[in-house]
Amino acid sequence: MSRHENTPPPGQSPPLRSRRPTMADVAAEVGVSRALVSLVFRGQPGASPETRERVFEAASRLGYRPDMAARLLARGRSKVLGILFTARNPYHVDLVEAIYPAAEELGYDIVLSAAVPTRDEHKAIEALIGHRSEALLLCGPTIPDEDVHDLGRRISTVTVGRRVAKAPVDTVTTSDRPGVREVVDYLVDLGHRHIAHVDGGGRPGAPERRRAYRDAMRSHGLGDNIRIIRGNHTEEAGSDAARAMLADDRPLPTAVFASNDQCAIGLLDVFTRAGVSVPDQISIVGYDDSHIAGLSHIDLTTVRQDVPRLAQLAVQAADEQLRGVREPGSYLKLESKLVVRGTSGPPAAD
Amino acid sequence: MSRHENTPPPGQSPPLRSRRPTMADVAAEVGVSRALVSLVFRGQPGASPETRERVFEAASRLGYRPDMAARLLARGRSKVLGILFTARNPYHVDLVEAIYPAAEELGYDIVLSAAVPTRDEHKAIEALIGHRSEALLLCGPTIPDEDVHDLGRRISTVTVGRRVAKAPVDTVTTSDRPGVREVVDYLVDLGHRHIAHVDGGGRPGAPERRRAYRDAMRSHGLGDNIRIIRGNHTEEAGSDAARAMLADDRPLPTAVFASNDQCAIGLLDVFTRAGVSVPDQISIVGYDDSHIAGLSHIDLTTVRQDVPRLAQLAVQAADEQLRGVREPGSYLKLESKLVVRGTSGPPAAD
DNA sequence: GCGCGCTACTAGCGCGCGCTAGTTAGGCTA
DNA sequence: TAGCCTAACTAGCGCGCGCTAGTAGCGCGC
Repeated sequence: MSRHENTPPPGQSPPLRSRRPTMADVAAEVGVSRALVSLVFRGQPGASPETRERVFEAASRLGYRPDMAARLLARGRSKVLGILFTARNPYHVDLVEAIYPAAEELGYDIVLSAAVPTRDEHKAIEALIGHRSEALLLCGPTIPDEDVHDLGRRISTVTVGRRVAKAPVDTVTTSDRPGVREVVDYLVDLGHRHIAHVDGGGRPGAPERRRAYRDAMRSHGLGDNIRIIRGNHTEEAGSDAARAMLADDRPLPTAVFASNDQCAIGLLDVFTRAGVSVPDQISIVGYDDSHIAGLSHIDLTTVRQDVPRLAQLAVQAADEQLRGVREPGSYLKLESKLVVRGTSGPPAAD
Repeated sequence: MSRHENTPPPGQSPPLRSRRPTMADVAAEVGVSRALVSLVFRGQPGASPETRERVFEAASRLGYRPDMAARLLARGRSKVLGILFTARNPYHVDLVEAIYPAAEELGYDIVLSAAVPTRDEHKAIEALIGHRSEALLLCGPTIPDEDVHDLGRRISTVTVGRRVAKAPVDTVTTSDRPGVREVVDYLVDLGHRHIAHVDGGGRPGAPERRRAYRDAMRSHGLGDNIRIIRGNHTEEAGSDAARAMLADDRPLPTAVFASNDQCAIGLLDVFTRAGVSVPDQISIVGYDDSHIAGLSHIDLTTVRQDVPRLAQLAVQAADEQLRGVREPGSYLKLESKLVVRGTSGPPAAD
């Protein structure tokens, strides 16, 4: 009983910003050992139902919360997944939203780290590792291939939407080829023959989409109409590309396929302002179906990736690496689906 | 020297996914005590320049990273700020981007926790506390007033954009009254007399903006034209409001002021689709100037909040609470600025 | 009487680090 | 030579928890 001395008086409300209560405080309050409180909070067998009840009651009375830092330190497996994402990228945000429930299902905790203009991906990744992440989930990382390689050697890693050949990391992504193929088929079916592509430079997924575009055009016998404008996965890149096309001597294409939604929105804007009506004079198709594309004022025809499934597979891959059931290096591709909205239609009759 | 035994051989590259190296490993590698390595990594005086050099060299050779969990546990102050934000809200994302550099400046580390559909704010907040956050920064929290109250009693808390009277928390926000006043003045100057407001229900800032709208209208002698449509801070709410106005017997207002940007975008969409041209037949003004408003295809006239400054003040307020220089309860309001873009103009002459 | 198994609990080490209170070596003064 | 000071370093406790190896108590059968 003597160790009751240093606990706060059993007042009604949790003490005001006092020292954070610990397991020992709860144990003393109930009159049991700390180990038993630990059992109760971990849901392990070995405590009687009445004791469990009393422990929970005392804990909530004292305002006790398990301390993650101590917990992570003490337990062998931290069961923490570190997520790297780009705050500005709405598609990444969608992914983060989907990763939470997927991780919870497998018993993982999540630590987020945002890459922002003042804080590059390297820094964000270091922070994740510092927080004891057991595995990293990288949403469309843009660090060089060799860095992904090194990272995979150091820690279990899963990349989403970015494939690095032979790196010891798992990859889940949406299969670009069929998605792009579907876009081109759809546009050709509508009657388009002059379909340009604004690519994403070296961004994750961009080279694959560029190649797929080329091949799809050729397979329709439109190899001579292939037109690729160098771009990026940003709105600015889309605007720039649109301006370049307007300034070009050649006639405008009747359709433009952008490497992602943000780029497509840039295109959309400049064309609309220049009096080129979408989709009457030019059709625009994006890629990702980020929630921004669905905004009805934008209403972009785009390629949907199955984000919840991507998230689930990514978490699962991380879990498999951690459990050691296989070597890293798996490469999962999901099917995508064309979502036709308002920015595409048949070409103007001329 | 005998403790060299259990360290990995001094190979060239960091060992492959081996046990995470600790300070003890680095110390053994260099041949000094662990305490000295600790000094070096904390940048404290007490180590010779040559030793520092050797420590850093050995650390990078072994691939050592300080372990945040252990560090947080051991040091008195964790120096961690927990940030709650809503992933879907572009304005929150802007805030998060700005908080990183502000926190770094004052030596704080950041832990993010996103509220998403499957994970409400309470859960997200518990996670932050569990991760040893010393203080919480809540971006536009929507939990009930009394919960904010209780939270403030338990832990240093700063709310951004949400004021809870008499709660023991600091608040930084943008002064709604002058911003709204500026909007109404601007629209009245353009010649508008029928200016409606789609409010944000009980969302952070919404009641203030609603009141300010009423007052501004009255002060222009337009009290009889006050028209408030119940809304929310979502696109759907904006769409719904627009549809309601179109279905209404009364004539359309010539201008609508929405409680935030997302809501404004919903309005924009439905009106445009219904053939009501913006801004020729109806002007639309938003609030926040989130990066989405600046997307040139949307090009929304809106009220800009000084996000970097808000972030800086929020971090500063948290720091002051933690240092105990004053009691919590401060209320800082920043000036806002009307940003005129393409969705507003003079009313149609009739 | 004894051993057995079972439930409900406890003692105490260790996770990786911060930090206080030291100790040691070397240079300086008197 | 003794005495003192400082720079450079070390020993070791404690942060809050997980977890292994226990122990105490009890009912049971032989």
